[in-house]
Amino acid sequence: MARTPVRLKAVTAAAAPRLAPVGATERIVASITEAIIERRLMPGTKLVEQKIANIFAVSRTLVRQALNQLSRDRLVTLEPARGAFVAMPSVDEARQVFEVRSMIEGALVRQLCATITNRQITELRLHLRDEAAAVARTDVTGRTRLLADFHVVLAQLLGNQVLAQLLSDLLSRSSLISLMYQSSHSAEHSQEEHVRIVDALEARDARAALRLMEHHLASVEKNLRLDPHTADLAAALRPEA
Amino acid sequence: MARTPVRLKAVTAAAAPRLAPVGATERIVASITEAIIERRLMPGTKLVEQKIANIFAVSRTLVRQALNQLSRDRLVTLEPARGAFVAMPSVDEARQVFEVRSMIEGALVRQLCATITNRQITELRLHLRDEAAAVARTDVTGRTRLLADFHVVLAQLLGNQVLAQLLSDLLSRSSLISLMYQSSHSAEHSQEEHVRIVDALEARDARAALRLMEHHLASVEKNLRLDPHTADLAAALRPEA
DNA sequence: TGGACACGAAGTGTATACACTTGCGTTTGC
DNA sequence: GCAAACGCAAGTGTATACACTTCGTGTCCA
Repeated sequence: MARTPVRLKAVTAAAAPRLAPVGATERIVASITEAIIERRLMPGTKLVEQKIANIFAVSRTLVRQALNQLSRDRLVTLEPARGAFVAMPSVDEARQVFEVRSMIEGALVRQLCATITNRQITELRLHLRDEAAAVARTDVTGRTRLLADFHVVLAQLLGNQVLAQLLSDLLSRSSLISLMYQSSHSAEHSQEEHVRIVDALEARDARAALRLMEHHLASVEKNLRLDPHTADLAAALRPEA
Repeated sequence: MARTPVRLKAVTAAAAPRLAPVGATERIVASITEAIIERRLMPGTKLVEQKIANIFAVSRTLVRQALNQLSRDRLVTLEPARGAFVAMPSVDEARQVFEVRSMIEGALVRQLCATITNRQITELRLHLRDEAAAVARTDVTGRTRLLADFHVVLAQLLGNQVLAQLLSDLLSRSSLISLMYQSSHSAEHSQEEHVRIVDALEARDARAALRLMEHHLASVEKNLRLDPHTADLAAALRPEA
């Protein structure tokens, strides 16, 4: 617990190891991101600039900057002259995000089998231990983040910052998707699958690692309520047409 | 030539088929992007907000928004209190971008072999014809864009907008990298390789398509002047330390 | 002569002002 | 009674004002 694991949205900060974001804009982005991921801001919620400005004791200028960045991350959508809203990713978008993740992370574990060191395996085992601990003590917030971080850690083991940043963005979107389509996927199950993936990596078994990763992602996606019935219902009930 | 092919940075616009960006900010982003890709703004050039504001007859507010977006695309770098500069991607970043492209586009062609229709093959052939025409008439600007667009078109054939957007961003960065490290890769050669990739897709030969795509990307990367000598020289001569 | 300090112009960072759009409640006309 | 139009409050979009940082230049002193 003393170790500070890699965190979502902290990929660039990892290069310049500042613990907290210094810029006011970054602080706002981080806070809103956290709030969305931790389910304290529900999809569709309107984000009024002046209110946020008051909370952070800054002007709307900085809030607008933050909202712009968040909209590029697809965590909020900007509707012209109407305002910013917590994003409501469509079923199509959800499927596409998982398809892209499968493509990228499949190639990722494949590569990793060829390059991973025993030192890195140990690092992964430590992360898995943190995951298991969070799952055990039913620390919902912590476990959600740790389970997502696992994938970013894998990317960073390749030493490719571009890839890590890319995956980090996709994982933020995945988190939003998971909470929007109420995943019934148990954290325990995810955690077990992570363990098996690391086992395959340790055995340098590229074929198994690829299969396990694809299975893992398919499993997460399958447990989303993406079926047409739910989707239509959600569409019918959403405030905007 | 009457057909308007898919263009870099126009992926989202493709859904709402507006020909020119309407918002002032988007127009500025598009102009600067174009200027960078077309080599009219060299890497390292300082982009002074007020000058740009004058050119587009808007206030600095909108220019700052545009520069923020561009920095997220990694086409410009923002140095605190110093200003915005056309990005100078490092050798490491260049290698990483191509590594990621190889992972993504490898998986992409693999998938495409399973899903591509004859109708889509025809579409690709039309694009190849445009490429060949641009190469033949030594239309440097047009051919550069068309050669990059080829990869985005492939992504769009999968019907995955998330993937297409992702690749579009990577290709913008690739374009900047190519012109920064003066690619010696001939356009003719690239164009031929594109043809061979489409041939493999038409034959639904996933193995060949994957091999050809990986070879193509490796070939483009290999022809960049990424060797240590050139890199150090560039570092030594750059205006900023 | 050389170096360090100080001043000033240029430019960025943030706040504020103001015009315009949206949405809703009320009113008014039929 | 109901629907359409008006008007107002809330909120967004853009411009402008002002403080602060950076960097070049000149000056002063050793």
